[in-house]
Amino acid sequence: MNKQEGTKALDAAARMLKAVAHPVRMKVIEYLSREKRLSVNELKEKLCVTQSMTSQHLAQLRNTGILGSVKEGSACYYYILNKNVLKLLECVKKCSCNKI
Amino acid sequence: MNKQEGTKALDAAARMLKAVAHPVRMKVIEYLSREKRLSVNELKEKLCVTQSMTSQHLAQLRNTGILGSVKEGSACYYYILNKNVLKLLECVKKCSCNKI
DNA sequence: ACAGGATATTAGAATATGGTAATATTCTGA
DNA sequence: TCAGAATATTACCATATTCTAATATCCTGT
Repeated sequence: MNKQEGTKALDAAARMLKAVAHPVRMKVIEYLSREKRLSVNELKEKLCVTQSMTSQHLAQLRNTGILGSVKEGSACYYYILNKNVLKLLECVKKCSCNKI
Repeated sequence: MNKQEGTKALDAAARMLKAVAHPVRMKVIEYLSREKRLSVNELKEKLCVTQSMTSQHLAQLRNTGILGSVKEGSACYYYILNKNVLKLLECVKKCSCNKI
């Protein structure tokens, strides 16, 4: 009946799930799990989406703390910051393969 | 450069993540992980949301194959159909607590 | 300083999502 | 059969998301 506590943690978890819940962003995480770090251009090529889309999805993942980035000259390299997301991805794969 | 295959699986995974990625729906799953099965009314009370919202969120979870339901008299009981989602939830909790 | 590459940002359209309120359906007990 | 509980569905609004297209910014080599 009453407003419950623990809402903060739940919201944070939901936000993280939402950030990951997109095919392109999932691909990004997959690529970065294999290659340590990749530039926007490299990712754009692998993902087959526009530069703008690539940049926007990457920004989203960075804003949630999932990815980090370093500039090196004119390029910007992204890498996985929150390693926990890898466990999550593994888990989702298992989950979505059987039964769903 | 070229359109890649394996898109189906990715999309399915993303759809599942999206279905889970909502505080109310996450709560539903949590409650159902503890209580085996609950009616819409029972869930509505625990969730502190309207009957309509409860029903709609439950429908979403059922449509993705995450929940199942049985009618018993005038009540409708929901339960977890795809047990894998529990692993997912556990994983998210861990992930979202540290660092994000 | 300037052209061009790499990235980011912005505006705007199309669609999806989350929510409320009202209504429909289905079942049960009197 | 009728009232009322339990659930589902619908219409509708507000906001969020995804994407495209255009533009801005920043860096490098000449």
